[in-house]
Amino acid sequence: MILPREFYLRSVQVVAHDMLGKKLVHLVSEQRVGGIIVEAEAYDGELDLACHARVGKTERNKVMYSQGGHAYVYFTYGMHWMLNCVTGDVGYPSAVLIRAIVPTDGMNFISAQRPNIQEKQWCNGPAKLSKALAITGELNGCDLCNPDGVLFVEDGETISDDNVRITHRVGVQSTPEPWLSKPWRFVADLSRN
DNA sequence: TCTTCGATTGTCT
DNA sequence: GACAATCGAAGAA
Repeated sequence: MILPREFYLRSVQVVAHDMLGKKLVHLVSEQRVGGIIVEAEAYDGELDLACHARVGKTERNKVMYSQGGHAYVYFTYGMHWMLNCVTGDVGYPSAVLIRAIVPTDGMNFISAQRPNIQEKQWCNGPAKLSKALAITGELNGCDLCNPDGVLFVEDGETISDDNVRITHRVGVQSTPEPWLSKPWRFVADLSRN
């Protein structure tokens, strides 16, 4: 049920694409909280000028250099946590940014995390889903393949390619070409399944 | 509906 | 000292 290590030991673009339809789960006090992944972006190595690893290995991004299947959780804009899944082998910094999920488990918990907000807006952004699932820096570096872990990704439904939209990455303002236009963002349209 | 802007702090130069 | 893989409120139209 939990995705095996091999799933992550492939090129980051393939992993980002295949991540759609899978189920992200965070165990909070033994309660399952999570949902179906519907949007992901690939960040590929030190040459990718949109990737944190463009400046080489630092204290902040060192988890990206670990083996695929680990969680890279970082803090930005003074208030937001972002969840990534590290891909590839040890030493190659690449990761998939989880940008959106459709909540399926722990709806009560999620609604409590996102008070006064419409259900559709609960998890449709990288910082939003981290807030909704109570994902913070404490989870940075944890192993997503550990069956006894609290954060993991389970196999889910397969999304047909007809229902996958591929675009350039968003939120990376000042990234120069050709990196700005790389088609490394994958969005699933579940309504057409 | 669309656009602008403030929040708020860790990290890197 | 600048700025960030964002969000959501507020104001304009």
